[in-house]
Amino acid sequence: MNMNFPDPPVSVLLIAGPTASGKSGLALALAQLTPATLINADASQVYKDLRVLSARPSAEEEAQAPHRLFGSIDGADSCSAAQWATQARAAILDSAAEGRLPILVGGTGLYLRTLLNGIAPVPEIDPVVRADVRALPLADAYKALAQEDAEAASRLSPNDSTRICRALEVVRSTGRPISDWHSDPVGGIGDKIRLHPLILLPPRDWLYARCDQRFVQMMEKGAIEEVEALLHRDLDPDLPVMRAIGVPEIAAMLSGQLSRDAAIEQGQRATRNYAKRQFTWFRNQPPAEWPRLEQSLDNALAHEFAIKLREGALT
RNA sequence: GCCCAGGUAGCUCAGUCGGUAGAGCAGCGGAUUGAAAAUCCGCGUGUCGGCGGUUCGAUUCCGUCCCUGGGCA
Repeated sequence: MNMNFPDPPVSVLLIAGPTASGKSGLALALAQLTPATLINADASQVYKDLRVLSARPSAEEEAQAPHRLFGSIDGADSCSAAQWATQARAAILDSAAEGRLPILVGGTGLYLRTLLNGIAPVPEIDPVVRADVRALPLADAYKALAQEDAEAASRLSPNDSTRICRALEVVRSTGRPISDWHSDPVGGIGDKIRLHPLILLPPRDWLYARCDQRFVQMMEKGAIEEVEALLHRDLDPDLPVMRAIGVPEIAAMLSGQLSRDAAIEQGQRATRNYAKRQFTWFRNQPPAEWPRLEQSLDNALAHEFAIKLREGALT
């Protein structure tokens, strides 16, 4: 998995932060100043089916600079942190080879961590094992995990369905407990590039107001049609696209279970809850020395910061 | 005007056979190693509508007033 990252290392810009914090506006402002490629680091924006609802850049915005990993995966498939990181490495190298500044922009902390620090080299899980594990009622899965990987079971909450299933499928599929795997992450490029990170942590009130406003705009600008089309595909409801914020809410509205107002209210709330979780991640997980911008980012400020970032990234 | 039913946490409500109260959601803090827009953990003092009365003690019982629904006129 060792792609050839050149020496001297290429500069990579990273703009991370919660949803609706103005990341892509800043990235686009920067792309006006210098040749750049925008590389998506947002889990839901990778799916083709959701443009409006995942707040992906519009076609006009995409025309302003090359975009990579936006809408590149079909909703019938599911992405993963490792898969995304592999594609992101390639996109960074491509961009650098073209003489463009790679700009990672997104809010999925796990994806970014995987790209920079690497991840445990767990092989593909046997699909049969995976299906079996996920079909188990949670309590049974937890009991099984206590049998097969006591260490993991004791570490996890009995309610933590995602991690219980993951731990169980890993022991069953590889014969090794997940904590063994976790001891040696591989594939990280953090030490092979010259990273210029910026974390956006705007005031909470400002961010929430933008989340609320944006969800209404999505409803008016095609999110409903988007979900309608998605529902026609009749996909597995557990797929990531089907669980993206707004999809369950709008689906419930379309089936008459929710009024439009209720769907908006619940969609807005889910967005705010998500933004808060991202806030917690980006406030605490990245290295302390990464700069954090704790201001609301209007257009003028975005331009100003684009200039600063350009200077920082090119020197 | 009369008759019901209500008025308890930001919201929706539960409860106290009289010893000053607790859930869900919201909000806040935290975690996060291959579906992460996922998943999980922690945080609950509020004139229990106002004023009187009974009582050692009232949010709880009684009276009265105010407010909100619904019904009758």
